[in-house]
Formats: sequence, C-alpha cells, structure tokens
Amino acid sequence: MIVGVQPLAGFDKLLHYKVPETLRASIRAGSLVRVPILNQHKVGLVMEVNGVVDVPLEKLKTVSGLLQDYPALTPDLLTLAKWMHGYYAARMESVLEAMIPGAVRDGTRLKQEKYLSAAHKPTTEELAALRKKAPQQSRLMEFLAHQFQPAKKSLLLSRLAVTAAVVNALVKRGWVREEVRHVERVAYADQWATGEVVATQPPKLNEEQATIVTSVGASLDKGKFAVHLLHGVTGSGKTEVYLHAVERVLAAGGSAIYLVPEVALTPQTVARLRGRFEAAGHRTVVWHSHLSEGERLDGWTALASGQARVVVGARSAVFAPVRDLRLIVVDEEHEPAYKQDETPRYHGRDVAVYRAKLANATCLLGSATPSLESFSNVRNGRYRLDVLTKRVDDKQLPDFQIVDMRIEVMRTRGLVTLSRLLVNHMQARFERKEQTILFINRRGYSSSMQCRKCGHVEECPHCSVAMTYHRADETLKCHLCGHERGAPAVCPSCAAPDIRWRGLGTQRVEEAVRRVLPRARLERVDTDTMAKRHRFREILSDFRTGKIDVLIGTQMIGKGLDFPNVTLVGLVDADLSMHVPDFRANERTFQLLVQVAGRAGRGDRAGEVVVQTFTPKADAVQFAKNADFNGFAEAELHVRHRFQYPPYRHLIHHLFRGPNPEKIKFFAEHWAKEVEKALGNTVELRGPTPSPIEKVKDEYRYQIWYFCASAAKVVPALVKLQATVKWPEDVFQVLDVDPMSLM
DNA sequence: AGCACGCCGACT
DNA sequence: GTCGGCGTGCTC
Repeated sequence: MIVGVQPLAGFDKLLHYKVPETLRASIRAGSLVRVPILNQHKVGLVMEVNGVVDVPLEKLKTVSGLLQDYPALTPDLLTLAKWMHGYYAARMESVLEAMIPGAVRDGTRLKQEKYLSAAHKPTTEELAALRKKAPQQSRLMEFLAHQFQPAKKSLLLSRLAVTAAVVNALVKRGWVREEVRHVERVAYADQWATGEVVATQPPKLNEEQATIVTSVGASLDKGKFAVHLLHGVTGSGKTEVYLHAVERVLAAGGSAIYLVPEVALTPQTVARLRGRFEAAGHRTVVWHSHLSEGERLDGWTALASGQARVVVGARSAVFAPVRDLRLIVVDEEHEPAYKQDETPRYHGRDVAVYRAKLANATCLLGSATPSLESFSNVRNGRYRLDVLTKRVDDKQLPDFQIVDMRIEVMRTRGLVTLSRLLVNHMQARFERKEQTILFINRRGYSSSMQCRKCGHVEECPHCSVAMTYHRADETLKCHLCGHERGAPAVCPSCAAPDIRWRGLGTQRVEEAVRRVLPRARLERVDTDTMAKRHRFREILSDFRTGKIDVLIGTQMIGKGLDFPNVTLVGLVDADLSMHVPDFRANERTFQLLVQVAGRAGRGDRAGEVVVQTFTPKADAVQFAKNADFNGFAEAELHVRHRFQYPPYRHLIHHLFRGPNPEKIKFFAEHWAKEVEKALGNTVELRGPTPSPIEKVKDEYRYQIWYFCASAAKVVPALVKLQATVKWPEDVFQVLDVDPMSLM
C-alpha cells in the first residue's frame, strides 16, 4: 500500500510513502499522518491511496505514524480542498491549514514567525568592506541597522530580494540576531458557552414562509444538489425558514451547517438558534474565530464523530467535518465578511455552494439584498429564487419617490442641493418630531463628469463606464482600459457650458439643511467623524434617543442600526455612486439604501424614501419605479449588464512569487483565452501597464494590469486582469468569481 | 521551510 | 589552487 502525502512542511509537493502493515487497516485518504522528510518528521495529509508514483519505488520511505484513527477530512472535504487549491490559486498546504484546526493537526506547527534584528552596529569601514565582499549582506545589514524593531524575516527576504543564505552568513558572524516568536491566538472567554440557552417556541409560519419551507423541503428530500436563494425583505422571517429546514434535516438524521457573518454571530443569535436545536435534543456546535484551541478541538471532534450534527458558525464553519451533510444555510449571503482576507483567500458563500454540490446537499442562501452574482445565477436558472415580500410584523414597506433634479435646476436657475419635495418632507417630519436620514454617496474618490442640464455622462467608448475627471491635467480617464482624452468645455450632448463639476460634500448638504430647517438639530457622520470613535457612537445614540432631528451621513449609517423614529430617508445624489466604475461599489450603495430604507417608517405608517437624480431613467433608480423591493433585483441586474463583465469574472487577481512579470503575462494570456471562450468572440489583450510603486502601510506594492477588450462591438466586453503584487511579499488576491460558472 | 550542491569571483 | 558568497533545486 502506497499513499500520496501532502506534507505540512512549507512546500507544495505530493510525496509518496509506503504504509506499514500495522497502519494499513486504518489509513485512508484524508488521514493525518507523520512522515519522514530528509532527517526530520513532519505532519502530512494523505491525499491519495495507491496513486501513480513518479519516483523509483525503492526510494520510498515509510509512514511513521497516524494522528487519529479516523480521517481528518471527509471525502467531500478532500475534493473541496483540491478544488480550492486550483480555484483560489492557493497553496495546498494553506488550504489544508484553513480546513483543519491547529489543535487537530497535533499542535505540531504552532504558527511561528522569525524576526531579524541587528546585533552589532558596524562601523563605516566595516560596512564598506562588506559591500565589496558581500553586497547582499551589506544591503541587509544597512537595512537592519536602521530598524528600531526586529523585522519579519520572510518579509525582509523578499523585499530586499536576498536569500536565507545571506541571513545565515550574518548570523554566523554575529552581526544579526534571529529570534522566533510564537503567534498565539488569543483565546477569549467563551461568552456563548455560559450564556443561557433559551428554548424558543417556534412561531407559526405565515403563508409565504410555509410555501418556501415546502419548496426547500422538496429539495432536501430529493437528496440532490440544489441552491435556493431566499430573498426576503427586512423582518420577513427568513430565520424561521432556515430553522425549519435545519430541523427537517436533523429529524431525518442528516447534518447541517449554518453560516452567519462573523459580526452577526452575537450571543443573542447563538442562544436563539441553540435553544431551538437543543430543545429537540440536538447538540449544537458554535464555531468562530475567538474559540480557544481546546474549544475548537472539542467542537471539531464532536462533529467528526457524529455526536453533534449541527454547527452554527462564521466563515470557516463551512469546513466542519460533519457526516452526511444535507444542508448548508448561508445567512446574509451578500456580506463581504464571507471573504477571507488572508491566504487562502476564499469566499465562504461560494465554498458553501461548491461543498453542497460535492455532498449532493441543498444550499440555502438568504438575504434582504442578495448579491449580484446570486441574482445572476437565479437568472441563469442555476439557483431557485424564493421570495418573502411581507414583513412578519406587518410593518409597511416604504414609498419611493424620484425627483428629477434637472427640473429642479431649471426651476431655481441655479445650484440645487435639496429638491423642493425633499425639503417639504423634511419640514413636515420636523414639525411632527420625526427624524430624517440624508444619505450621501461618496464612495470612491473619483468624480465623473455629468451635465447638470441634460444629465449626460461622459463614458468610455470601449467600456461603457463613466470616465473619471482629473482636475490636475484637465483630462478624462477610463479607469478600466486607460483610455484618455481632454475634458470637454461644454456638454457633448446638449452643448451646455460648464459641465465640469460633480460630487457633493457633506458640508454643503449640511449648509443647505441649515438654511431650510434653521432650528433643527443636525449631525454629520462621515469619515472625519469616524476618526473619533466615541464621537460616532455618541451621535448614533443621540439620534436614537431623539436628540438629533436630521442625520447626514455617508456609508456607515446603514449597518445594523435600528432607528425607530425615522420616517424619511433621502438619497441626495443617486447618480454619483452609479458612475463609479466598480460594480461592487454600486452594489454596496444599493444594499445600504435598502437597509436604511427598510427601517424607515413606524408601526403605524410607511416611511418614505426620496431619491434625487439627474438621470431618472438610469439604472440607479430603476428599482424605485416599482416602489418595492422586488424592483431592486431588476435594478441590480441592469447594473450588472451595463458594465458587461462577461462571465462574471470581473476581477482576476493572482499571486505571484515575487514581482515576476513573465508569470503575470502568462496568467493574463490564460485568462484572455478563457474570456474568449466564454464570449465566443475574439478578445484582444492589452498591456502591460505597471502602476507606480506605492507604499501601503509598511509594505510596497505595485500592480501590473492587463485588459481584455473584445473586438466585436456586439458585446462591449471588458475584463480587467489585474495582477496585484504586494511587493515583494507573495499575494493572492480574492478571486471574485462565481463558482457556478466553473462547474 | 531547511539544506546540500555547485558556480563564481577574490585572495592568503 | 582554496574560500566565502549566493542562487538553485530537492525533499518520497
């Protein structure tokens, strides 16, 4: 018996070993083993049994031990690991480390980092001598001499482009000190373990909920892979649907994974879920990043052994070693928190979908504001859409009203910040002692150019993305393909003069509000305010308690905030956010607006949302036409479509070992071919366009960009191939890719 | 990640 | 000739 083992030893290569007689019965694919490598022993994972061996058989050594007598990875997880390795271009070793908790890997590789510092301050003569004899060492020495703190070895090596041999020589000489630091995760006290478990009585489902429970139940019973997207307005009782699905799976003897974004994993949520499952006699494992090693091991073994069949947890809970997986719930599926921002840079939601496919399970994605890629998959027929339109508390959805700002401009013959309608509404609220939120979108830095008379926006002829105005040299640039030209003096569409403006500051809005509501108490929430953290909290608390009448803010006022007395939400400048050449930014804007708007209104009366725009027919406000949240979905698809990121592989980031332009080129060419296949039409690869080296925190980065543009005008396709090279450290960026498109 | 190996320029 | 510096390639 011969096994292929992926050692957890710092390199990505499958090594083959013979298996001793004593271990033959218990070793399987997915088992953790101890293997000899050169003169040391390392832990490794058995990737295959009796596979093809490419070295002479007499070279094989023997497996020296087995860590557990059951495999650490179930077959579906093993396949998932291989998929992630290729899909996220992450090293196999790092994928395995993400999937198997350190405690299970026997604590062998307590994460350790090496640091270097100067142990000797060389004189100028010594340095000069060194520079002549050993230039590499002198560079390193000079760098270290200027550091106040020990520098991380791995980072230093690649930044200065020197090898470990250089360091060793200096250490031997006694000029450099090398120290090892163990990175220990802080184990928080588990506030959830002690928290009281409340057994909640399942509320009665309304008709909509019941229909969806049946629909999801049908998928579960079939035992085939299916994805349901549950699109439910705020407060429509999505959780109850999840709970029913999980309970059904548990009752049938299967296992379920319930994913929640880390921030949403509060003691209350956990207590509620636990209460429900444990009342029915099911042990529930809670999984999040603040668990101690011991707690992690306990939870993991409970799941692996089948003692527990439900896990509620954050992102990494997708890797729970459950047996007989039948359901994965992904709550708030649009949340960016599902992305892991260190290697392996995976997306929890996408991995959930793929794992469900491998396990022939049902995946239930839910959100009030689903992501574009999920909508797109509904449209493609790959996901099934279930909609909850009614709130369980019967609170009414807000009314949307669109204001055409071009008319406002003509009416007042001048600068307008707030429309008459919005002002009237605000004044009425003030008299009734109700509150208003004014939402300003300033996402991004870039300003597009828009005619305030006719609403015309200058777009890139290749990319149909608004061009960015650069004041310094009076030019318009496309941030996608780099197309550049002089900024026009008059509107190219209606010849109106002076179109060179865009963007509203919070201050200007504040002034405008003061003019129309001189006695109102107002506050601004923007990045300036955010700088002082307690100030931000203070403002929110004042707003909640009614000490503030009007809150003017940018992005951050949306999230999870509940203001019971807000009955009006104004989107001051709907256009701006729509012309930022990044669909992800547009998506966020919509989501924020819906979140804020969804909370507008009181029990007795629907709230109102006023959207001010210069382009009332634009996608930006399409959703409001239907005056409900279903229109929102349509609007999102419009945006998607408009930007034409073809197979939804909008950003392809890759990681390279060191700044290696050749490799980047190779990948760019590879992806260009993929895009060509997906589009069925010829694609031209342009580039490279290296960016200047920029300093980010204490690291230097540069990017090399390639663009694919389709030659045929029919599909104005454009894919941005961006290779981000955190120079010189290795970086793989998140692949913002839709997993379904690769199945 | 470590570690051996081998190439290359420098120098008693 | 030898020695140290430094990059490369291998680990079953």
